[in-house]
Amino acid sequence: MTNESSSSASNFIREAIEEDLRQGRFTYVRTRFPPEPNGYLHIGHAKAICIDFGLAEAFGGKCNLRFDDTNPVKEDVEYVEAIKEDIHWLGFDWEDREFYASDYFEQLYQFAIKLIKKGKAYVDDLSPEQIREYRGTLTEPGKESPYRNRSVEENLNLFERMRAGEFPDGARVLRAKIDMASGNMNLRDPVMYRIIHATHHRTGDQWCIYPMYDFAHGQSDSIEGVTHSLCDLAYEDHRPLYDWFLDELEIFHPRQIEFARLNLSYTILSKRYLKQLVEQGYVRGWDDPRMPTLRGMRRRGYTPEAIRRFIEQIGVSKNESLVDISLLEHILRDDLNQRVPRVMGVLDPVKVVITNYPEGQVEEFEAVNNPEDESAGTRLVPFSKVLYIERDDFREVPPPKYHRLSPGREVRLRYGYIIRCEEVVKDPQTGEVVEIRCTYDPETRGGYAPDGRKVKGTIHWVSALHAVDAEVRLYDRLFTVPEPGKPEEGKTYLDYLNPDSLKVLTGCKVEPSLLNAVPGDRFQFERKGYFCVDPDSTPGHPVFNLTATLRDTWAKIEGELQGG
RNA sequence: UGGGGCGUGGUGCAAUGGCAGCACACCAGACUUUGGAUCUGUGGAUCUUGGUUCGAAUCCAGGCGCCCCAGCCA
Repeated sequence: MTNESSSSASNFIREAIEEDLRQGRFTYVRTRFPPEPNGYLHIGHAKAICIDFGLAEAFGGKCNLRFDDTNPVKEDVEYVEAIKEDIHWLGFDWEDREFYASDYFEQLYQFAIKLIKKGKAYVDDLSPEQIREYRGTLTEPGKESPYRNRSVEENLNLFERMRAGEFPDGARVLRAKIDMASGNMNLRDPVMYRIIHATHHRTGDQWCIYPMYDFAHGQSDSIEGVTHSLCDLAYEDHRPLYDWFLDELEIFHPRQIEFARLNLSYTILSKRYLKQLVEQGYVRGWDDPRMPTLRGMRRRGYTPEAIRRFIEQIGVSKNESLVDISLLEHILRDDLNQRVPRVMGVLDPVKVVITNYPEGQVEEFEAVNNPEDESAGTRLVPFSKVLYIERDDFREVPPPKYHRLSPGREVRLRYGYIIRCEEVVKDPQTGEVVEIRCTYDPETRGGYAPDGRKVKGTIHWVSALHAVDAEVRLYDRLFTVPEPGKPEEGKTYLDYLNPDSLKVLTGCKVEPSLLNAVPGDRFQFERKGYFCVDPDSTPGHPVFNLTATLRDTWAKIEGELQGG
């Protein structure tokens, strides 16, 4: 269960590729991941990336990175850099195959000329509103534009002048002449080129006409010799259009195969919504650890391996599904459990004084760094008379089945001694426990009871004298319902934001070995969860992000006790 | 009679005419110096109707349900 066979799971796309190779439709495999540089990558993109790169590799082929940058007003270099960084972090490499649809603008233009000359494309003067009206509806056919039958010469002339910048935005478009009565809306004379007087992040002011995605994507794949163009289900009914362009242009014909995109419970994976969360301040940025963006997950402490294993596990199909986020969390924990060092950190400290422990004495106990990995070795943890333990690890009135510290009861300090609670000091005003006074049994060094007595509870602790102060940011799911993207009548996804998705804890006490931790370092705080050092950390004052809690069986028991 | 796609436990994915299986979740137990991890076990599914067949989740026909498409976005 720990090490799944890597990327060998079969799926319908893999079978289709095998079939293509067997039949000689293609003699090699080339895929591509085609993001538009207008936003940050999220876990949904990770699925596409793993499929595109993974399948190419599985067949000894390559995967190109191609930016589909056909809309200058929405795109920016900032996004291309971020996208490249995130793909590399995930563990994939496109080597020298970094392409841009904008690299093909001149060729695309020539393709358009060819279609005009074939009488398969025309310049339309209709306004955007008119084009919409002429398009018809889902159940009624559209009608042909009065400009549809212009001569080839006139179309050529007009299109050249569009390129030359003679017309304002929106004045004219170039359209494919296909079928205004088609049941497939994409075939009702789709727009191929529009006029946009805007500076493109790569081509500058070289162009004022830009190809539509539909006129760029298929041909870009063709130019690159892409054999298998894998994409979202949404493009299923665009395929006949791409086929039409490729066939009319008589160029290399890739095979497009569509699969369902990822939906994750308690999560939103829409660029538009994610952007809104950032811009309206619902989260602290694109890399907020609560975000499903790759940068957010990275900052949260996710490993790229866990994300890739998750994508393998969920499989590939055409079913529109909602994957339970607990699967992601399970795989994350499984990965972290194997590789991350253990450490002790007290999130909500309360003071414990060992009354019979010598004043000023310090001992060091050997602690195992990772019980799952012997090679991780051990470390020394200092112990002294005054300690901090978790406030929740003490109950003045212990509930049933509670086997931690309470008056008159014993508990084991992990790697330390067995202690007994003798006295509780409370704040006279608030009644809050301010100090727990205990005695220790000197015979139990290391936590072993030589008399064989059973001590059920083992709790973590930090020596007050040696503790490092830390900030800990606790995260919970951003949304309170499984499908925030499908709000009930009259609500929006924002109505389901979890008000408790972030809790900032200050004054946390962590063991001194954590003083040298650097941003990105991951740890398991024993009995609490996995944490990752945040870039906001300053020397001597680390900040930790909760990556994932440990399974908490006690919380479940207690919840059931309270629930009746 | 617009076009396209999809229906398998609660969730996701398998089974490619031959005993419906795996993972997560759930529930119960064992073990435990992390109430972690690990181990064992229980329950639960083929949208529906009819047909073909010795045999159907799979093939055929009809029905039902859900999703996508009317940007000069991608």
